Amino acid sequence: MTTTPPDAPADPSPGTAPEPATAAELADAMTRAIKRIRRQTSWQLEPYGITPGQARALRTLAHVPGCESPDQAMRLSDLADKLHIAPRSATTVVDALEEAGLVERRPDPSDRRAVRILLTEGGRAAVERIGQVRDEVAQEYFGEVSPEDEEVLLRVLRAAEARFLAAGPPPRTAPPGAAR
Amino acid sequence: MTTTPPDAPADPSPGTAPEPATAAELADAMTRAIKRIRRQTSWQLEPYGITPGQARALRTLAHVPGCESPDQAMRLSDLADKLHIAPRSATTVVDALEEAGLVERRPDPSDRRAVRILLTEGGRAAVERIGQVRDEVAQEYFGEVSPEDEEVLLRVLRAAEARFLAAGPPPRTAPPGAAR
DNA sequence: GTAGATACTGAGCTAGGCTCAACATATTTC
DNA sequence: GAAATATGTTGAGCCTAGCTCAGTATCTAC
Repeated sequence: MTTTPPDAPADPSPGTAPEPATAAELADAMTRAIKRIRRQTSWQLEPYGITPGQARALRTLAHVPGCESPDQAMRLSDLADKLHIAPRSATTVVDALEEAGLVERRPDPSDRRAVRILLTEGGRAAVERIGQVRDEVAQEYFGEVSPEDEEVLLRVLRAAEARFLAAGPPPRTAPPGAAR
Repeated sequence: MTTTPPDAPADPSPGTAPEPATAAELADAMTRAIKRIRRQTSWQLEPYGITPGQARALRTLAHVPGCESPDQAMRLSDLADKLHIAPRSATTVVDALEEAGLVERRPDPSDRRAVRILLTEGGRAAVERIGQVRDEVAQEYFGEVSPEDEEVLLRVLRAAEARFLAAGPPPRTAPPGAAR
């Protein structure tokens, strides 16, 4: 079933793109894979009381080198940026994490308006667990992939990512003639 | 960082996973890619008044061969299944689609409890647009990928998918000793 | 030292999920 | 064939994770 050539639905753009269907198929396949991995990860973390949103936030916080010092840890607004959510929404996420004892708010010593989000001991343990679960689940899903193939995948994804990032801010081009 | 082999406290699966980090990196990279593609697609479809949820539903409905005949089109509960949402939630989605004139509810001729969801003319056009946008966006993101690499990606993703599907219902294994 | 910018948060809203219960219709059982 | 049970859909009401807007405290620039 792996090699089934799906019925390509009437290529709409003859000369411009050589094989647009394939890219879309790729996106579809990845979407399904990621959806399953996420679902599974979420299940595995549920017993620990960690929601997907909290996991994202914790991972993001832990990504910063000095995430335990009030001088270098992320500010709330940095976290919001990284998570692509509004600062106000980050407040809520941090509220929950603080409630659960996974992070701690500390006033920024150099700017008393700002607040730094420090990982607590428990927070670090949670990040550890999250990492383990992610590894396990991803390993389970992609485990049979050969190292060579894995290398290709990573290379391609990184290249696409680099291209995307180099393209600057997302264009958000609305197609002409589209009425709401 | 992700590649750091953290002091895994009591690795539950000693010999099975040689390089778990790579699989997780793969999942991470795909997650980012998919997130960007989805965001972009969503922007492109916004001017048409098509929400991501509606796009998903329309694509799912269109996937069925007889999606325009009251005998073969999906039932509401089938749609809910495919979308992994509760039947009640599918009702709401279909309400919106019907409101927008993209689908039509028809009583199932062979079971008067059930309702079949038919694509209207406008619905088919919307599916067409969605497909185009998906193609464009995916093409834009993965456009520079060589055909050989693309082949590898698709092969690997399909293989993982087949393995996953063959594994039957998701295990949903809760780690032992975890209290909520 | 005053004017404007910036960092966070309270209040209140929305979208998209959910459950539970009600209702109409099918199906099975006696 | 009547009764009991199962199934498909929907109304009512809730929850979560986002949002905006406005308010307060602080910082920066002039």
